[in-house]
Amino acid sequence: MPAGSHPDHAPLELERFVPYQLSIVSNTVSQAIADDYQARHDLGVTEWRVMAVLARFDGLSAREVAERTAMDKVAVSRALARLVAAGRVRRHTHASDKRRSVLGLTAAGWKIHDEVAPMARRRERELLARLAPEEQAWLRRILDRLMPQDGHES
Amino acid sequence: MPAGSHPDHAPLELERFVPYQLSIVSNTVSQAIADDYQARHDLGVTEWRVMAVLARFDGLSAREVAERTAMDKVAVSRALARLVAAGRVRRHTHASDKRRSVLGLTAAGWKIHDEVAPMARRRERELLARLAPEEQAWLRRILDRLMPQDGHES
DNA sequence: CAATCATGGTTTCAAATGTAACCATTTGCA
DNA sequence: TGCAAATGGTTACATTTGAAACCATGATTG
Repeated sequence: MPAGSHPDHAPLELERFVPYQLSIVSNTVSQAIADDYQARHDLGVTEWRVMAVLARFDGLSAREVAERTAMDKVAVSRALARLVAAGRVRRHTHASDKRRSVLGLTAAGWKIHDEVAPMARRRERELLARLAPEEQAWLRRILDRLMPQDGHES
Repeated sequence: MPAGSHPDHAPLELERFVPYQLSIVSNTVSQAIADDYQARHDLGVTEWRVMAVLARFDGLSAREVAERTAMDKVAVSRALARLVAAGRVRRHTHASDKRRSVLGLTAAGWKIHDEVAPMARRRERELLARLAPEEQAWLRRILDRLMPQDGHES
């Protein structure tokens, strides 16, 4: 009987357990990306996500940002507070619905975006470069299938 | 020019950005698993990871647990404090090195392990069931390659 | 065999995060 | 209309998490 084995209990082999592997890989790469801009621009992961989505969709409301980033209302609210305070996001009130905000990047916001986006892409390439081209294609396909179709909040 | 596009700025498409996809998928599945035991056993994700690794390797020290779970010292220390208090993990001091602890599951710990492990496996199967058999094989292979080989702490 | 350095582990304090309660506004509808 | 319910967003509080300082023990080296 091999050392450390418990035949009656069927213990989980963490390092081959897919959810665990996903968590490790995800955290490792996210951390690497965050390290690139965190210190340099005083920008948190949540803030960067908000900026990224505003770069693509100008004029969104906070709720719509939450949907597209898979973050919750509160997290978005906090990220926006910091971004607006830092002059990176402009926020004004919707003309015909005073509850909604209308959001967009400022010039300063775009400047940061245009520095961070290429770094993020480079990290993605580095990750994928560890795989054979065939594997890269499969990974993209698999992730597309595993992604929840719709970020519906309860 | 299509609405919301910014040709000069090459904004990131978050939902096709691999690190982002990994983060979403990982969080979704981890949360689903955690929901299974969190309420039922008052057990956090970090605590479960510690238990899982002690199930496989009896007699580890806290440091070794940290290595194998990819958690840091502090997180492990806290998880152990709760587990020991709950009578799920037994801890005594190493005979020839009074700094080290020698850890293992108690009978109560094994009981919980033997309930939780199958649930975790079932969730993993559910996740994989969303993929074609071919895709499942590729995913496993890809994750094996992307996993950091060694959890070396600085 | 002291002084220093390294190691295992815990504690402390600050920052991040989640949950629920909370305003203000808008919508639905009697 | 006018009142209840729903929606967008923020605030307040509790819990979690992380970083650095810390304590005890053990290893190293003059």
